[in-house]
Amino acid sequence: MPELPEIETIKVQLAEVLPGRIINKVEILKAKSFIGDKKQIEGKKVVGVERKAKLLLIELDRGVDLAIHFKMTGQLIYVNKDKRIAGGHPTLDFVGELPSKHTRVIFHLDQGTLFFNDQRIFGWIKVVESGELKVESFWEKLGPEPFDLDEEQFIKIFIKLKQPIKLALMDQAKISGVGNIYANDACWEAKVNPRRLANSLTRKQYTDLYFGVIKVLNEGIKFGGATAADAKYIDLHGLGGHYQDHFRVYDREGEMCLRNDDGIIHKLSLGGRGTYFCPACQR
DNA sequence: CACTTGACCTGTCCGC
DNA sequence: TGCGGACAGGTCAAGT
Repeated sequence: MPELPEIETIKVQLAEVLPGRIINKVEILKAKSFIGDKKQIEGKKVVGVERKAKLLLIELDRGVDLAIHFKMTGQLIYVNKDKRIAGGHPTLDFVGELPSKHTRVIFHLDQGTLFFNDQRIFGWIKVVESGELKVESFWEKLGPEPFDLDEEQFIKIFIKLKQPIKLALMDQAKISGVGNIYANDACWEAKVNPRRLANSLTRKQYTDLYFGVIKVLNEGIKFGGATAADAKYIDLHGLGGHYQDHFRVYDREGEMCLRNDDGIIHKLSLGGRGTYFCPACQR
């Protein structure tokens, strides 16, 4: 499901609700979804919530954190009947019964309940010692987010890569946070054909791509992420985002290009991922 | 080393 | 109606 804007949306919502909460009990319904010993986190208090790219970090007191990756279909949903907590309103009208058949882990808090749902079971929640992530594989291997780069640094990354630009944008080791939706839309913003090799863009295309990536990510954040028709992405309160109403090319095969009356959005496969572009204006 | 392909899972949709 | 295959917002490991 989620790329940087979706995780950022959930991170902001978690930060309103979780700090100060105590994890009384952890219920693991699918062993594969939870890595580590739940006893290490039971009884501990949430002190903060952080995000790097698509990875979420829930910081607990006494030296332990929870790292969460949503992969394609992960969801975090917070339910609390006690409305004294900000944002803690129940949202069962939107998400249906909880736990659902896709609920993999349940965090019983001192106030409210946090559900981790994940249809495809690719996602994971991992107990880590504080600071461990930063020297450990996944976090360490993440490249900088687009927001952390200036234009020159951005160009320097791509000008030496020989793979299609869209795949390079999605390589988390090179640059982190961009997934399939925003990579497609960023290429459209820059009028770049997603198949063009990353080292072959014009100076102007690199510049346009840099600003295009930042533009679509910021718009994704502004609209609370993208919830396509299958509604796999929902926020902490079970609500969908609205970036899908602003898709440039993603999921728009056969539709008219937004800036070119002669352009029809085409779809092809790149690296096994659905790739959308306007042949008329993306060169 | 850089790049490509298949695997990991469940569920849905589409063509025959 | 049933069945098979393709596909879905993401990484990983193993191949070339």
